[in-house]
Amino acid sequence: MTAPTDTNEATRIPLNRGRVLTAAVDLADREGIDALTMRRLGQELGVEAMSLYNHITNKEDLLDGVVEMLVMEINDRATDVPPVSGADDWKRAVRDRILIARTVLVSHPWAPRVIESRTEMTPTLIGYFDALLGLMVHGGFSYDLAHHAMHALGSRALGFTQELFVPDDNGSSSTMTSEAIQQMAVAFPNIAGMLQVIVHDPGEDSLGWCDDQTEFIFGLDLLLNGLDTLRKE
Amino acid sequence: MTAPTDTNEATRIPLNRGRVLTAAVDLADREGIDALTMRRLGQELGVEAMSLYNHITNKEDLLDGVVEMLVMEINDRATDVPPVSGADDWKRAVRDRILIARTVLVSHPWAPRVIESRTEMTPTLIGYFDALLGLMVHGGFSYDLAHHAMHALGSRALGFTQELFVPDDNGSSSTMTSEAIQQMAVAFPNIAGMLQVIVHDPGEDSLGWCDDQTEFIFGLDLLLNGLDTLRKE
DNA sequence: ACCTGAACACCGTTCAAGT
DNA sequence: ACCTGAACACCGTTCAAGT
Repeated sequence: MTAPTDTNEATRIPLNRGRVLTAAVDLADREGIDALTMRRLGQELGVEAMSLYNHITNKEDLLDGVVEMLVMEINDRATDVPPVSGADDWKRAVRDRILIARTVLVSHPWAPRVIESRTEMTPTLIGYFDALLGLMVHGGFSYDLAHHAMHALGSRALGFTQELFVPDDNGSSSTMTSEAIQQMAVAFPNIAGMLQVIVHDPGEDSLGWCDDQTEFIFGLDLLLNGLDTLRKE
Repeated sequence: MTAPTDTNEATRIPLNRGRVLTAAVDLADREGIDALTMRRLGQELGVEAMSLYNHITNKEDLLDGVVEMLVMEINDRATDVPPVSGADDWKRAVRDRILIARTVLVSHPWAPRVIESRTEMTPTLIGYFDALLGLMVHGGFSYDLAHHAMHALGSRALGFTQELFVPDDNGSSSTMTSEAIQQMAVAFPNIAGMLQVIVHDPGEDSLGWCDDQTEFIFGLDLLLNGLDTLRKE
């Protein structure tokens, strides 16, 4: 495929785990997670699929490594968060860290599904959670409350929530006939009423993730405020 | 496979969508979601995989139908919830409904992953959410707050949270050498401290889902209490 | 109308063979 | 030490053919 002057030392950079993982993230970003197959990834690196097994043990390991890459990116950026000042500042710091995680995940839309399919923790990931826990404990949480808090946050601690069925787009009036709307108003009066209010909302800048961002922050603050109250009891 | 006296009218019950979906749920319950392939499901029904396409359009449709079955079960059981008495009773009613959904989902451990892979709402599912919304609106929520509330609850509204990495089991001292624990205490002091407290907890009945149940309810109440406060503002 | 058999275009992964 | 080619055991799905 390369020029005929290609001697196999100059152009062929030896493969290694890092290059494989970077290529995997790039491929998923460009063509979606379904395109991330062993054969396609090999092709991306100018190599047969089977060669990849010299650098990763199997596809599960590949996905573990891909998640590792993302969390490393999160941890890198988390150093920008201003340090805590006083015990009452835990909430701001936790919030900042989580929103940083979110900016990384939002730029890799396939990440939530991959993360949720993982079963093993990696040291990088444990480090992320340890930092979050540290902020809480330092802010006056008992270990027990901090433990509950991590479970309550769930995937939100990593900056994402799995949206079920993208329900809003589905009921948007543009895709429904007026009969369908009428029928729906009878069968599902509450959702119908809600949609009328929501659709006519002023904040029409719901391009892409802006809308989700609002909902994410609403839910996050609801939880953090509740935890702050429990902390003081 | 059947007795030689088998004439094809007595023993062969004609296939239909309902029987296919029931068999799919049973198969997933018995052997896990990975066993739910078209070929395996056909085998379960004494038929070639290709015959299934006469009753479902493709595998996506099969999974849509499977979710439909589960939500129908939830909606059936939800009729047991005592009716609301007074505006302040919304929380109890929403909580009851969600915990009913949870009992159904817990008996189908593969359900969360399937539900999260769906993109389309079904009427049955819309009905479930409509009932939940109705309780909130009747309890004094604005449509806007009710909308936020549904997003904040997320998959919790359907009775499940996706546990990330099952982190507790991973760090349990039984699977770690004392050196590993020591190393971990240095690198991740907060998690190490937490694990010491959590592991020695009295409530040792964390067999299966009991522990998750506690965490689920903690998070659920945190959200519901927060929403109750916002409702009154 | 419903079911079958063969085939297609994919997967992840193995293994012996090359260099 | 790293890469390749062929093969294996799977997928979901199509299509023409049977009854």
